[in-house]
Amino acid sequence: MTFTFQSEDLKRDSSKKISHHLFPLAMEEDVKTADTKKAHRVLDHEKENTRSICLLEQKRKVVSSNIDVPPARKSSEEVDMDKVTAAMVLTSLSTSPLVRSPPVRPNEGLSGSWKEGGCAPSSSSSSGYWSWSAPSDQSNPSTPSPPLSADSFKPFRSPAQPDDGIDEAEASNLLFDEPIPRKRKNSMKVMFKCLWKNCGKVLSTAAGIQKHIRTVHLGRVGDSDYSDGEEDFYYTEIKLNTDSVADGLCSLAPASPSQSLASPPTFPIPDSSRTETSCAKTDTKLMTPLSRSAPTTLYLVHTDHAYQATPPVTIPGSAKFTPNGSSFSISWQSPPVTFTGIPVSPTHHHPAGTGEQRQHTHTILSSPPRGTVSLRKPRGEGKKCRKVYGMENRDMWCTACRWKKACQRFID
DNA sequence: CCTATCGGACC
DNA sequence: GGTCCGATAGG
Repeated sequence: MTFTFQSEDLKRDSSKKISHHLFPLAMEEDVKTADTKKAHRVLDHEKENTRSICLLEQKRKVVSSNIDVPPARKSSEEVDMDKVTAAMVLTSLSTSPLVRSPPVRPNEGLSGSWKEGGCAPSSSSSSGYWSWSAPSDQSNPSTPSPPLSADSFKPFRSPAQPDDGIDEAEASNLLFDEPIPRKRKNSMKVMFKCLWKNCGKVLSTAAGIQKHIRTVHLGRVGDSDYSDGEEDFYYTEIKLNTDSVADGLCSLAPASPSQSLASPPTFPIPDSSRTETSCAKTDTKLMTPLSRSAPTTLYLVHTDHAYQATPPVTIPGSAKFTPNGSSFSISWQSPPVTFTGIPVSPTHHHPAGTGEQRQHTHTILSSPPRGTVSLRKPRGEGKKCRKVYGMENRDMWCTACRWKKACQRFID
């Protein structure tokens, strides 16, 4: 549910860019009242989670234009590794005093109104996510607090503690994929944290951490200088400035070549044990391309779009489309087989063969203008799926209605 | 190509 | 406030 909520925030903020200095708790209610259209969507999405997640992905792409979180990161091993490392980073950071009484900034609500996020990220009031970036402040004396436009664009979060691992990772991507490319300070301090179980050693140099892992964990005492790259697997970088954890997570995603991290020059190892395994997967998918293109002779109804793609109830003329027993009396004129509503190409009528001369036929009859005004067809006055079924039964709508197209079930 | 979504014009 | 065109994205 938080996803839905958040996606709505994303959408609304990106589109309208209104400054909200509201409490994060009150936001959901605010969304529902202020934006009724979106509120309907909220209701919809609350019914189906998967769609909301997909929608979230989409919204995120809209908002953040060019940062792509590569789906390649989702290989099975790496997901596990991400979880593990993220959890370790989290725990190690949480031991440090992160919510250490942040000063209540006077213009906290007003500061980030322009798409940068309403709440100041260093404030502890917002959510657990902000606490991730909080310890960077205390560890970096140079910039105690980001002065203005604390870049992370995520003004409101549900106050619930993030408890799901996958959701958390996803949300953190959401949180940070926008601000990451924006602010890069030079005064970052990169640390390297050992990810070995129960270790958590943090060193300041990559060589140091590698050596530590080699000697301590991998047990390579003799050739302590030789590195086959396996150590890389066991440590991560921690940026000790503003967005430490984001970088930590980012560095964990092995596909991303650590864009601006001051990556230590120790990674040219051709070790293929970790990242390349997922990428080098070549699935042999033998598919004949003639799957569905075979044009059989009889197409009954061929509208210019296939919006009527098998609704749950095909012809509702008399039958049972009342889910709850409430009686509707819709006026259904004709079965949709003939379908002459739209003045498109007249070739629908001829069942005769040789459809190849259609461009000869519809020279004049087809809808002309194309360059001028829209020339819509007269809108149907009858009840549409939306009215008949209502928003709550949206999955009973015809496909066209679901897609905001001309209704195919209750044609006028 | 197709399916699906959505902004926004139109009523 | 509903309908639905047109643009658009992803497969």
